[in-house]
Amino acid sequence: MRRVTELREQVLASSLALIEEQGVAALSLREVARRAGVSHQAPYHHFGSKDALVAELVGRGFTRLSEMLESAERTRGTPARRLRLAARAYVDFALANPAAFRIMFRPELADLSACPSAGAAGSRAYSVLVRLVDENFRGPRVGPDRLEAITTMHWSMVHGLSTLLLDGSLGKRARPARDTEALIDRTLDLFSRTAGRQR
Amino acid sequence: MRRVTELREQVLASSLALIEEQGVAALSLREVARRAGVSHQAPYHHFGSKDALVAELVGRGFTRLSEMLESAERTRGTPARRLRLAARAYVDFALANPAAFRIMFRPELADLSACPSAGAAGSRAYSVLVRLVDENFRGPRVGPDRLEAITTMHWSMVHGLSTLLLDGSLGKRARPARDTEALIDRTLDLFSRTAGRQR
DNA sequence: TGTACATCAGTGAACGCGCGTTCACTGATGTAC
DNA sequence: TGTACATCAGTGAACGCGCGTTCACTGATGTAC
Repeated sequence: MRRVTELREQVLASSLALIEEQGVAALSLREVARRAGVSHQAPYHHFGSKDALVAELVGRGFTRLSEMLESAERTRGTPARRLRLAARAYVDFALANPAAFRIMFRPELADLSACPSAGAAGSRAYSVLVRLVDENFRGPRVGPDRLEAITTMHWSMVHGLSTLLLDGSLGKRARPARDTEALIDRTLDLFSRTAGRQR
Repeated sequence: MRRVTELREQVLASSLALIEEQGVAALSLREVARRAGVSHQAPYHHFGSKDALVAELVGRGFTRLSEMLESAERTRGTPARRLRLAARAYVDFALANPAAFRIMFRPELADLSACPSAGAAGSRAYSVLVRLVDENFRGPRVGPDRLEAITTMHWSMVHGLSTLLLDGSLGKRARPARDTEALIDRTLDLFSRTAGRQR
């Protein structure tokens, strides 16, 4: 028999690999068990249901994203630099964890209200962004409406960029000779230098 | 028997309704036939396969999006106003056609390379954005790299905002008392007034 | 140190289900002569 | 105007498939005494 948590971790890893290779729709407990070289009933000893497995993946995803954002937040330098690093961290998370990113924002896939810890991890990530925007833009003439709009704009921008990169839309449209990495950097640079700043 | 194209249109409409209600994974030819009150084989007289049905939905979606963007492009006023209207048109399209929007950017769901017209419709929409960015930002000191970054930034922003709105993420995070409509407007206003503009 | 027992992580068979797709058929409509 | 025929959009039965989930069982491990 395996050590206690071995199969559990293997199932989680195989699930992400499967989603990465064949998309969210291809995720099935049976295929995951097959990849782990284990009977298709074995995963049920670690996850009560397929939904519970997905919820665990979502929760871990948000936790990892939060850690990466908080790491950017702790960096020395100007507030603008911290915000810029957080934006890059968001995109980096998506590129490094495409399968997790794909399932994290699909409420119809996994009911997060049934999994409080995953919901809390999502809030934790969001609150980093709120703090960074606050630090960068709060001022006597900047009301809550404007702060909320700036937050929404930043989140939309990094989320959209991540999504388009993962779906391959940008790769198809941007000039093929250009390096994707450079495009990401130029785009985030431009955004953080201009968007929302008073002129 | 029905008139020639009646069931065809009904199948397309039911498919979108089904996706809207239960998500992309719930789309099945059999359920769609059921909703149309027709045998489950009947749709095959109009679509060779499920993939062909999805490709048709994607193609029509991009065509409609292109029309809305081009309508914004034809508006009188400043270039900035046209770009701002196009951004709003993109978000409006997503909110008005959530099911279509959800499947339009999922290459693993429908292989667009197998459906040239859908791919062309996608390029048509993208080229509107390219023209509007060009009109707004081209200048002696603005090279192609910068124009490409501005384009990417704009697309990412409206795409991310649309995605977050459809997935309900923004509704959960933003202060509940605020009107979503107002948040969209403030965000797009702020973005178009600041992002990418020389200071 | 030995023994009885509970627990835990596996196996393998079986369930019912909905799916995409194929096939043979039907009956109404349109068309050539 | 009638007739023969092709076409077209349906029906209904059937196929094989993979899925999530349940059940009864097994054998190794940990633990109380």
